Amino acid sequence: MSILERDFYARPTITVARELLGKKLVRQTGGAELSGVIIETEAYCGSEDSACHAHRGKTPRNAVMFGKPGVAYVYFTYGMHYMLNLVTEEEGNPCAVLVRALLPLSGRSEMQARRKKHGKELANGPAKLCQALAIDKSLNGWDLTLGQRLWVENHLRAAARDIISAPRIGIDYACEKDRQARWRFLIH
DNA sequence: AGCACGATCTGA
DNA sequence: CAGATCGTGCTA
Repeated sequence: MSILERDFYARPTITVARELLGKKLVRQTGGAELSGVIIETEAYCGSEDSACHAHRGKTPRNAVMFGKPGVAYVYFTYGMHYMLNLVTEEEGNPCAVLVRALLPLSGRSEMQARRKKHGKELANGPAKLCQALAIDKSLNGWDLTLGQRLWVENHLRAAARDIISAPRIGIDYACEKDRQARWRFLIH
């Protein structure tokens, strides 16, 4: 196994969002190791992107995005859900990749147990993914290069022809050009 | 201090 | 399609 280092994240957000497809996300908690292959991501590209939380400047919530790449940005929304993002680009450029879906590898039953509703799908959707992997605000700002609690490993590399791009989900408030940007990436 | 709304999910 | 459910940021 090889853990992704900071230089992997310190690159253009769209590149990182595409290359994260096929990588292995690992969560270590309470003795259990939960992991899965990343199969869906979205790029949020800094202050110029009206869909990005950092669009209106730095606030206590989004401060982590303005810091080092390779750090988790976890936030709470809809009064009940957590979202996992991985900070990208150089420090001070507030960009991140939202991790939207996983194909579970290890810890399937633990993930199932953590999900309040026991549907067949465990980690297809950013909120379900966080629920399955026990990701909450305590991981906001966590350094993914430490190889503890939460990290990403090399696994597979998705071929370009197997990647579908599409408009991002749930950003109706963004301006026309950013709503149309095909910055959601899925493995075919 | 008050308020509108959200990078969602579920079940009817 | 409405409801759950509350932190956040904007307005005043």
